[in-house]
Amino acid sequence: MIKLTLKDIANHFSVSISTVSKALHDSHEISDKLKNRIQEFAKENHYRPNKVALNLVNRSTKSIGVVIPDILNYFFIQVLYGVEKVANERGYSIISCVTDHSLKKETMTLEMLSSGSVDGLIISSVASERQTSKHIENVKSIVDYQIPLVMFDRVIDAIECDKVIVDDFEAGYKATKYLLETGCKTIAIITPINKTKIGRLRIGGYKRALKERDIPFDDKLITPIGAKDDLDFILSFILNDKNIDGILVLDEITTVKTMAIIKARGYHVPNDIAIIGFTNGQLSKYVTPALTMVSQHGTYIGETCAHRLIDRIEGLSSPGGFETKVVKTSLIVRESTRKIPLG
Amino acid sequence: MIKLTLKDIANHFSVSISTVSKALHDSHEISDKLKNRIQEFAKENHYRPNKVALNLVNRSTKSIGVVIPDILNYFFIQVLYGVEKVANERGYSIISCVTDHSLKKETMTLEMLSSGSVDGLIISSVASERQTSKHIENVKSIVDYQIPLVMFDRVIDAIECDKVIVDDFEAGYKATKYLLETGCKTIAIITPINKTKIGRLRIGGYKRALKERDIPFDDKLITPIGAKDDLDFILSFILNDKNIDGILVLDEITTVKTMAIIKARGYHVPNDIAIIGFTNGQLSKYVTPALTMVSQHGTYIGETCAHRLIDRIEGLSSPGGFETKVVKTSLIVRESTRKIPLG
DNA sequence: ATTATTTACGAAATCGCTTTCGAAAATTTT
DNA sequence: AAAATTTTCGAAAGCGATTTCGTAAATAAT
Repeated sequence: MIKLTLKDIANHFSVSISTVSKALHDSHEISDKLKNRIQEFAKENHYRPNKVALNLVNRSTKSIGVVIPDILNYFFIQVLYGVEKVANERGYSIISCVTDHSLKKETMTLEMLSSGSVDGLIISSVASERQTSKHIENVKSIVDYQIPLVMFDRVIDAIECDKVIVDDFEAGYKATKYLLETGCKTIAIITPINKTKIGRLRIGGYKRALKERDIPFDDKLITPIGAKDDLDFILSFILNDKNIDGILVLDEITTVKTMAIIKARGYHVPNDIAIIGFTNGQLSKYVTPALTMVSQHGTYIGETCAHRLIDRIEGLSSPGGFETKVVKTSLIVRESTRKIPLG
Repeated sequence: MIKLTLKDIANHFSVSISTVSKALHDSHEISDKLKNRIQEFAKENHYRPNKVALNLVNRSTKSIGVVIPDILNYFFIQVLYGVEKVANERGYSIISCVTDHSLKKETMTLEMLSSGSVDGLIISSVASERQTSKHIENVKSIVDYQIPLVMFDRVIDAIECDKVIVDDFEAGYKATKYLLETGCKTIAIITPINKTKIGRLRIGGYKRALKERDIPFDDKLITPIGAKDDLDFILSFILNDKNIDGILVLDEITTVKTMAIIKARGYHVPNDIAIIGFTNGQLSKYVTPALTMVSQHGTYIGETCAHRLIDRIEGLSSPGGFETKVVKTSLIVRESTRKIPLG
């Protein structure tokens, strides 16, 4: 039972290809008798139209591409979920690609996707780190090609398209404020996303919260950490130098690791050092003590992206008029922070 | 700058489409002068051949579909990684789909993928639960359509294709044996995958280990748990009824949850109750105490699947002659189990 | 100068499908 | 019975590329 084409069916009934096509679409142009015979034959032999040919004819693939930097990050997985949900609801399938934070991989991925494979793209771009024209040209070419594009989280300012972003400034502000309100005096930041704009925004919020309490900003308290850095080694510096009693960590896995190290060094969490992390995923709930985290509402962001994109694809939104939606975060309070004092 | 086609370029130079195509392929049939002009023009205007058209002509998409039941399961993510790695190395891109353990979704996904969108498929099928002809017909149709297929982990016996599976029997055996060797007498099993074949295999290994020590099997010790069941409530039964000092849990997140509940009830892990879980993911290392886990070597499995599949696609393997590769597991010993007594 | 050979390009088929248009055949209307 | 419609189907164009084959012009060989 090899793959059946319209031509095969046409030959079998000694009719033309167009007749078969019409018959299978239940066209009134074909007599009922012939239609029935053809339809029955097609069903029996499991005929299915070739998607690729259809895509070519329709100049549409009914699928959208989602490009994320990391699949071990719960936030992106949630976004993926959200996108997939509404995409399916609206008749689209998604093809998801992971760039592993590599510009080269992102470039390859975008080139592959933008040559007809998808009707639109949802991207969280690694090029958002340094937004030089050199870095963003791949993403730029997407909009140049007139391919509908929605960027989320790691967006590129210079590119005009719909965007859905997290209110990272406010998130950093809220988290810091919460630490201050629960008695922290010296708050360090561990940032695995030091170069990113979202990282800077979160630190911006942190500074604002400090300023409100007239606490001077000390940039020695900001500790960037790279993928292959030894966290234990790096932490030892600030732990020894400063009298830290609060830590804000900018991603989930690093939060968990940081707490493990701090506990191993004999500090009590949260009494000696309180911790708040970013991304409320699977890890934070089950470690001991359970971690207070910033939830970015990934699923909602994914849903919003998908709706926006499909509206664009189907011409449901006014041409131009790109919108940027800002999604607020929530602080999920658990046991790695102290209680807010009454009164 | 709208999407450019060969026709557009041909018009611009008043030459034929075939000339342009040849020029862009640097054919010797075209004069150097014309070639240069055409190539330059194409580059300047960012011409890129339409993938869909190419796919149609070549009857190949250079992409493979990966269908997994769950994306929050670290094992499947690892497999995805492995597949992506060798797929990229060998010039393929992957399109990954998640079925959420739903047969309906799997059916939809397979129908979408098997009509020309991919050159081959890698599947861990939810239909492997009850392998009735009704359930497996979707996957069956894939091989009927002559689409190269590799199944992994959750495979279907009745379907002839290449398979890569975990040695789940041995894994269950090894884990149980380890618990017994470290002094456990009464070992319970918590299984969120009760209906699956891999679940049964693991339990088979468990039974074998018990038998070797002449410990009678007690099916009251096997506790299935569904997605929306209250784990706390269910655990209370066996914890109260039986004098359990060891637990084997068949997936990672449930392992973590189980330990949390046990600790909350005042048991010490591993002294009162030792725990071993399946899937060595991100969670197990960072909870307290760190969990002893069975590693299924997902990345390796993914790599193997991809190589097998691409060999098939490219006709590099002998037709027919399907192979089933069995991958051994490793026990990653951490702190949720006791030490092996010396001597 | 005549023939043979390159060189340089275009026409057309093909991939599998949809869709428009034209035209016989069957049916209805006058 | 002639004209007007309707029914039913096929030819052909088109989607965007590749590729085979044919051929005029230019060059080389005799």
